[in-house]
Amino acid sequence: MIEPVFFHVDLDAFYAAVETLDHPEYKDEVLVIGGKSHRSVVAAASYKARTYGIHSAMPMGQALRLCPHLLAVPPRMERYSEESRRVMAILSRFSPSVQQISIDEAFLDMSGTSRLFGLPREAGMLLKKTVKEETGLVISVGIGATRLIAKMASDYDKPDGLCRVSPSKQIAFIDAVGLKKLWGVGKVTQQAIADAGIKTTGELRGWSKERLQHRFGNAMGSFLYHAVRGEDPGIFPEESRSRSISTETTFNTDVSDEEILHQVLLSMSHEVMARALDEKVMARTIAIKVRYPDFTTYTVQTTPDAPILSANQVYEQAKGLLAQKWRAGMPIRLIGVGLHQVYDGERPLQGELFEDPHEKERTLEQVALTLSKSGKHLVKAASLQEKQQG
DNA sequence: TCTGGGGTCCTAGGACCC
DNA sequence: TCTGGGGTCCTAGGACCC
Repeated sequence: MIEPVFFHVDLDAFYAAVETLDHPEYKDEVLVIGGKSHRSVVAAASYKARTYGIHSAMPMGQALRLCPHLLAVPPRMERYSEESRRVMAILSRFSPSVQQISIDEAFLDMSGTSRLFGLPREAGMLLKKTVKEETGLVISVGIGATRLIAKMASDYDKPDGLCRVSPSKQIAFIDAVGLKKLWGVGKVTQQAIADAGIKTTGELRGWSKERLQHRFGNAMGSFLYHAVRGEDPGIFPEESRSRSISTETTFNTDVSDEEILHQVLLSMSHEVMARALDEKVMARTIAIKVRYPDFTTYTVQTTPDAPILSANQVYEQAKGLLAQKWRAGMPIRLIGVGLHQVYDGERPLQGELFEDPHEKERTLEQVALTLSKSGKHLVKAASLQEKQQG
């Protein structure tokens, strides 16, 4: 029986590291990635910035107060994706089973690879060296008998870390990390655990699965039961595939003009539909999201009987959904459009394909998309151009 | 402090069907 | 007529992660 060995690989301060790769002069700066608007937040903080107490998701205004001379650089996602792909390609040389879970993280199933790469720790060192030499990027590697342990191990020793937790030390490791840093347990659940009178992972282990489920809900109870024992709680999907496609924007200043809101919905409808076409998927559900200045947030969705075939169709539905949550004159802080219940395929699952008037729109939009991708000029659907000029 | 954007998964209630 | 139970789908909201 082969002993299971999982690696979790995490790129250290990834966005900041790529920016520094491209701009060596950033090296001595207090670098953060994020927009300049007063409503921006920090998307990623360099380690230097972290020494000032700056972290991701922090409002930029607050970060500036902590360090007035910080350097804020807007994110370049395409560039980060490019470097991410390079690193993932290297990882695939070390394991036939690489499971990417975000732009800067992946699991490797390294079970039974010792003949090729040596013992886990040696393989980890070789992996770090290879990534560093070929990309200039620094990774942290966590090694464990389960994905959960590997993930928490990479977090335990970073940046530039290498941490292996042997199966016999799993429980001790979990207890050392503690409840506050248990992956998958956020603020709300932590409070709920505290409210139950539980202070440590050891105490949590004293609860039966049934009792945990009764107290914290089916899924969370089961998750806690397994997590606290170092077992995989079954939350890392075997194959991650897109189940929704969405875009949203927070306005610099609140918008109450219907024409502008509709224009934004139109352009967002085109964006999400273009991404769906690009990924060769179709969606069944259209959703919008609205946030008011007091931060109350609504989502409304609809699942039409007919298949969703065109951006214009998304737009028409989105307009209708907006009307359910918005009255003329109300200022809006954020608006978004999303496609849900996404499934593989470029054709509807069923339905009267040829009778659908949206089929023609879809074909036209597809042509426009192909043109826009092949040339430097941005080609948009005629209706979109008209509205933007008007 | 005044709160981005892109996702996944879970829960609970209601509609509808048998 | 005052009323079961199971299953599935849809909707809205929320926790959590990077």
